[in-house]
Amino acid sequence: MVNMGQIPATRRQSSRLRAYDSLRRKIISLELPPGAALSENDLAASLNLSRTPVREALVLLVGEGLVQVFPKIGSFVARVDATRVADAQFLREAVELTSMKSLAEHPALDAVQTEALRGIVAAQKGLSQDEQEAFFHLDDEFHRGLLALAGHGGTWAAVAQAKAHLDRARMLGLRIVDTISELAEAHSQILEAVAAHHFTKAETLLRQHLRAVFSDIEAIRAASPELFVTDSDAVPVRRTIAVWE
Amino acid sequence: MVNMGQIPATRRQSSRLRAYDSLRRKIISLELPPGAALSENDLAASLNLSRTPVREALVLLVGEGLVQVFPKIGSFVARVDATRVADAQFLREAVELTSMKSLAEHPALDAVQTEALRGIVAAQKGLSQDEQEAFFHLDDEFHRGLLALAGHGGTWAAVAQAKAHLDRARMLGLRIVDTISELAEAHSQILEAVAAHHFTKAETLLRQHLRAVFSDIEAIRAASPELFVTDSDAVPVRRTIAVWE
DNA sequence: CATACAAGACTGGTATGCAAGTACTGCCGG
DNA sequence: CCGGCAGTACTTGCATACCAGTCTTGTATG
Repeated sequence: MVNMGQIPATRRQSSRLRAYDSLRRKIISLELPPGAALSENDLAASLNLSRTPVREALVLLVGEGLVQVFPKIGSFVARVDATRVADAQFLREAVELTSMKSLAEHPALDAVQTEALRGIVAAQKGLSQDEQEAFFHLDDEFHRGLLALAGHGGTWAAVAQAKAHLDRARMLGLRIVDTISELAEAHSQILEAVAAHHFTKAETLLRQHLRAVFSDIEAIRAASPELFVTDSDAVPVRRTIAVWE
Repeated sequence: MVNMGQIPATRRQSSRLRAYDSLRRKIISLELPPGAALSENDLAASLNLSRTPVREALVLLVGEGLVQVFPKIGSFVARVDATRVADAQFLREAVELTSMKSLAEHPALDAVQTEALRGIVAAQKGLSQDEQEAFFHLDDEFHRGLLALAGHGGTWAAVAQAKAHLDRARMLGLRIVDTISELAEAHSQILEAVAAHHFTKAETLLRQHLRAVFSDIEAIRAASPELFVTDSDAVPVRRTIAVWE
């Protein structure tokens, strides 16, 4: 396949990153559902790459628990593990709420960042119910921005990793239980509480917001327990066939 | 180099994991100091592997911020970044303290786990000051066990990642400021407070313990600011030569 | 017809080769 | 003696080839 030489390889982002981003997005959006087989060869072919960068992307995804690899058997999108989801919720809550607490102790709000957050909330309010992808993107931006406002933007990577598992669990519900407008309104209230230096109120609102998201997930699990596993990791999967072309 | 065929490759853990563990250990222990050049070829040769598994290990280490790769230039042990260290401290504190709080709400202590923690503390008390490596290993076990006791063992991976940066910063001081026996004693007190269901006290002690570790780091930074960077990542590094064989 | 077995089409793990780019080094000219 | 320039020895990124397993499937046999 020899480069199919176009753009100088240095300018465009690395193939590994392209593969990683592409795969991660598809996994979180459930475009690649839990249990789906991920053949390195097929992925490489569909991305017009060799196996090497695809493998490296898979290694990263294994690291964050979104993919499982069974040597000589296959690679699979990890099942949604209830334990992992709960741990993710715990971590996220701990970090985001503690960050909000710390804001109360050093209440020096950056005006630019605050205004940027207002912009994000405004954009969210303008979304319709079916623009889930855009909403989730802005949701990330909002929560990342909230951390950054408290000077803890560096923890976003860890939170984002947790959030990925939460989002994936939420997506299992055919439709998000909360409506987008409700979530945007919650964001708005949190932000305005922060801006008004009502940090205790903001913390309470943020806790409610995060818990509401989690209770969505628990509702989904109660309704469709078969979508979740609690042991995971011990059971490979028999690949199913079917699919015409 | 063709396998140099001995053990069936399936039985022993994957080469990638061996490379990852080896590298990570050497980086955290500063056996590979910040800024050290990591040639994929050299590493592969010294581990008796090909570049592939070494590369995959490096990709993982880049993911957790312990290694920086500059394409066509080289790979380097990441400098100790003060910002990242502070973020790591924040995350760790948030998770561990929140976990302790949650223990107070569901105070169902597992007797086996508690006893295991006692064993760890006892082992630590038996160490001499120069057995740092063993101490750090037991330290990991203790904090991981404390999380597990509260049912949040799954968050250990994230905490461990943060802890790696903290430990590396601490190691920069030629000698750990706190003595091992003091740290072991702190562990002991925390554990006994937990065992006695004095969770508020335990939380206070744990906070003091974690903060003490961090203030060690800040003392080191104050004494030797040149060991830290705050911007990082923009500056490649000129590799130095010298070294006979 | 059922079952056992063997061939083949997959899997991921590893080794290696090639391409593109950078940095050091030593020579050559002033 | 000093500066510039070319050569060379590195670097990582990616592609490819090979290996050792596993699972499927088709066939031959009882």
